[in-house]
Amino acid sequence: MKMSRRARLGDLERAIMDRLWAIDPPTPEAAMSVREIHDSLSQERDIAYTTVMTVLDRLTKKGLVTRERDGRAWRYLPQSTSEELTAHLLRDSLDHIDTSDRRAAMLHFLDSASADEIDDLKAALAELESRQA
Amino acid sequence: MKMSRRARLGDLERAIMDRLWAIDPPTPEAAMSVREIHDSLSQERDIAYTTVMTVLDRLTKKGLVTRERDGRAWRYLPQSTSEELTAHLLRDSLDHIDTSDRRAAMLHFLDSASADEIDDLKAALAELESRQA
DNA sequence: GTAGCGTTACTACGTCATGTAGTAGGGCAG
DNA sequence: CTGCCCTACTACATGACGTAGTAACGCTAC
Repeated sequence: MKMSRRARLGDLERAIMDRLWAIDPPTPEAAMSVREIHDSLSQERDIAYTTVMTVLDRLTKKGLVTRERDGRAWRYLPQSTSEELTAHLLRDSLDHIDTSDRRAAMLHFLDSASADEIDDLKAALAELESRQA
Repeated sequence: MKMSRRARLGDLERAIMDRLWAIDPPTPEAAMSVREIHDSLSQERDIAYTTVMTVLDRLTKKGLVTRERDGRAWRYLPQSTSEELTAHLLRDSLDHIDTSDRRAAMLHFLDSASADEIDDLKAALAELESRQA
């Protein structure tokens, strides 16, 4: 089952992924149980344990998280990094535009980008080139 | 009514926007009627006239198209360009990542980008800078 | 003037994604 | 053996989107 085309996340899904992405380092031993994730979310909002379970189940089916048994319980880890998902979203955003308009789209995007974002982009481009050299 | 945060489009919505974006130049005189859009879509797929109307109505409410009366009928024009929408999608994609991870995300994205895309990006960056100089 | 035809306005229904959560049942600790 | 914890399954609400029917109204051609 490969990563679905639609990697868009709802708010709760994202909140849960944020907990998983915060695991550092993301080794199997550090995988989080539903309870841990629920406890973490509970500090900020009122949410049922089973709701967290359901969403984690859906995230698993979408291929965004992996899980392993730990006794009766499951322990969850993110399947990919936050950066990879963002990269995917960027990719998807470009999938529908005509190549002839792509440059104009990028220029529009850059117009709306912050100086920091542009710096990051330049740095990433530079790194890409240095690796290819 | 400002542009909604979620500018994501469904397949039919996109097909209709494609018709409108194809209007060149997009002057009020060139605005398309529902019938014209329906005729165009009908060449490729079986679709009811009222379906096209409904979707155009929704696109109007979303602020993605504008319309003006022409007798009893409405004539539609895109509110913004395809490039602007794409730029918006790119923008949204970056809205949820930590700034500390943004550069890594961009690098991932560039890894998956085609040479053409990277060229367009560099060109856009160069243009941005030349304008600021 | 009247019968169509074209056009809109309104309503409606199916599906899918997502948020939300209850209940049943099984296994483990005490 | 009894309660607690965890899962599996089911369920329902909402919103977005695809899809389209029906009512109603005005213009046009006879």
